[in-house]
Amino acid sequence: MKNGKPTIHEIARELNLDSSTVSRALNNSDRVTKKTIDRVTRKAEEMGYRRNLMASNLRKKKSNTIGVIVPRISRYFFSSTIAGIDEAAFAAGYNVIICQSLEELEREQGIISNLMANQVDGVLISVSMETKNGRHLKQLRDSGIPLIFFDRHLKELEGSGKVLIDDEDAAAKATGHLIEIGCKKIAHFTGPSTLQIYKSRLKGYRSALRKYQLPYDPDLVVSSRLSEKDGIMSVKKILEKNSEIDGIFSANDVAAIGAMKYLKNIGKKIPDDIALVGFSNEPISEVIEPALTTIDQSPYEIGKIACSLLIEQIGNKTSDANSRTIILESTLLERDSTKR
Amino acid sequence: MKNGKPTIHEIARELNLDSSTVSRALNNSDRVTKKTIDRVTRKAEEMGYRRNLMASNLRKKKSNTIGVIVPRISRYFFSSTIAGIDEAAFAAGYNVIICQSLEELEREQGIISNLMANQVDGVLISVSMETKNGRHLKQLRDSGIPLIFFDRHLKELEGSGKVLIDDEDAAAKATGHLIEIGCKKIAHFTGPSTLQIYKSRLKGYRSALRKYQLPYDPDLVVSSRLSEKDGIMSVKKILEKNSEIDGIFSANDVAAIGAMKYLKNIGKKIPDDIALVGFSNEPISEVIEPALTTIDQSPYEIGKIACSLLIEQIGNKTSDANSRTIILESTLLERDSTKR
DNA sequence: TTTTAAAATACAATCGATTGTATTATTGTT
DNA sequence: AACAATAATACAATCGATTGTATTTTAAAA
Repeated sequence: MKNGKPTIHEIARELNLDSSTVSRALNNSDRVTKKTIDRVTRKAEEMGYRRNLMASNLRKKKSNTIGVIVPRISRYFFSSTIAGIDEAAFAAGYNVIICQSLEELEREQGIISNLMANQVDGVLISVSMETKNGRHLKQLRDSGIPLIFFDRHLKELEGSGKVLIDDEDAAAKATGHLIEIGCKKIAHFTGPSTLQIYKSRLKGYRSALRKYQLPYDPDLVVSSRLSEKDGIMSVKKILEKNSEIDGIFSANDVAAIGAMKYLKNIGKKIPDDIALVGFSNEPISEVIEPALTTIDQSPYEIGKIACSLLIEQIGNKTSDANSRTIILESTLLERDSTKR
Repeated sequence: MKNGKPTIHEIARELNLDSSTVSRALNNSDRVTKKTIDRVTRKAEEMGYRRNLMASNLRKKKSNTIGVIVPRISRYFFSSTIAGIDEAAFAAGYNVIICQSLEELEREQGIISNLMANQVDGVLISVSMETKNGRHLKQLRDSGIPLIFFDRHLKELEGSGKVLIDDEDAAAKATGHLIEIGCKKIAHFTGPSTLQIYKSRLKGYRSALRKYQLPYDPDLVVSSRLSEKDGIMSVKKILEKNSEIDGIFSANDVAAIGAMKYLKNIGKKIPDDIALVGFSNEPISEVIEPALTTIDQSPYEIGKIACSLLIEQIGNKTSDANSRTIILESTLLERDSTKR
């Protein structure tokens, strides 16, 4: 009362009840009469009572909170995923703590450590570009906290659920599309090979070449962290030795857009001289001229499903379905950067 | 031990110490010898001990967490603000819970309620478009939780810190710029007048007209929620009666871009027929053609400063500086949509 | 009306860490 | 060596809610 923050004990005193009864009443337990439930809820309302979740969670050994780790919220793909996660979590009564690794392993480790201290009930992660081995993630799982990957996952971490798209297939679609519009010499921008998604996209690129009987030339594949600057650097590097390329498939939109800007600057015509395909469907891809052909991953769905899967797993710890991998559909969005 | 989650009591037992000593040791209290601190930390490490923040926070009556409420994380302005908030919070050892109101008052109220139950130490908010009176926010403050607004604030809620830009001045700069490049009849897209920022931007628009002795015509001001679709609707609506407008100042980029797309579609030349200025510097504004002139608000800074201010306020509750308003600089970025 | 079963409520321990107070151990002083 | 002064550690209560068990109250049955 002194603090302006009434507890169940204050309510109990006011009503001449025991705090345990008040607690049960507030939780609609059937061990309490309707009448007392009414009295208690009314009084609680009147006193402006709010359950102290810290106390409640401590006792219940459950935080009702899930942690989400993404490289960077300002990436549209991730913020959309988060929107989906939020939706599913909200509906199930969970809180969400959102954290950014900023592509740094050290930060990611710190975050994991912090989430553990906060006793989160589960974690959703799309790993940073620096994440190689999953030591910190194993530690998390070992302490009994369910973990689900979405998009950027680690192959070695088995026994964790994953929500992905078929990157290899999507990449093959993208590359195949370039070939079908007539490209003969297609470059590929890839990311750190520690991340499965980039390995898969490269694999898809290669399998499309194979399918259409085009040669695979390692010099046409440039690895980077796929920032806009990296896109510029990559295309520069390729043009030095292979000025006759006529298509680029980039493993993300941002790098593709960097390349596009550079190519426009040096007077190349897109798509006629060089056609371009990105990956992820960032909103600027639709707006840039020419609009960038890309792969849409339905991030909102990914988030929603990943979160539901996690919540399911939090429910039945014993479940053997914990290592389930869900593959979602992706779509090739054909836009002007490949319209010949 | 049984649970794989050692507590200070387990450590104490192992070392024949009292849990209070262990607690103090882990907190580097000077009431404990260096030697025991060493012994304890070593043992804690060995046993894989992690402090249970729920218990700790419950006892300390402090969650070390701040809540952040934004309309939508996927807006670049907000995700950048969050990045700034994150930075400041991380440095000060605070956790951040990020919540989206999705522009709905009801959700905003629910979030506030939830944050209170979670005993957050403070809240940063940029209110939804539906937020009119600040009943739920007052309730928060009344329960002693410091509240700071950034960007979208409520004028009526005095006694809360605010971190803003000078919207009126920025709007006047934007409108003045249109006039200086020769626009004579300038439309304005505004948002809900419940939000101070939109009132201020409208005010700035009017003051620029006055300064350059142009008439103010209420028919040229359209209010909406400033989505991309709203931008299209707004420009359509204006053109019906006032087909001779030669400039538009939109209170955000998204609506400006909607208008731009529509205008390009119907064959209007930008900036020659109609010049356009937006507000917020969303990334697509730079990429669209013609690139959109806009106001940059340095969102990262806003977030960082707002968070620092909040943390300061959490520190000295007694402070009289609680109603401080900080105004940050904004910049007009002149781009092709106003380059005649 | 008494007895008994069932319903409603009270008691008390607990979650894990923190902290004011009390006790024991150590050091230095004369 | 005895004593005070201080350092180091132990004891015990506490934060607020939950929950298993015990007790009381109520309702139903005999």
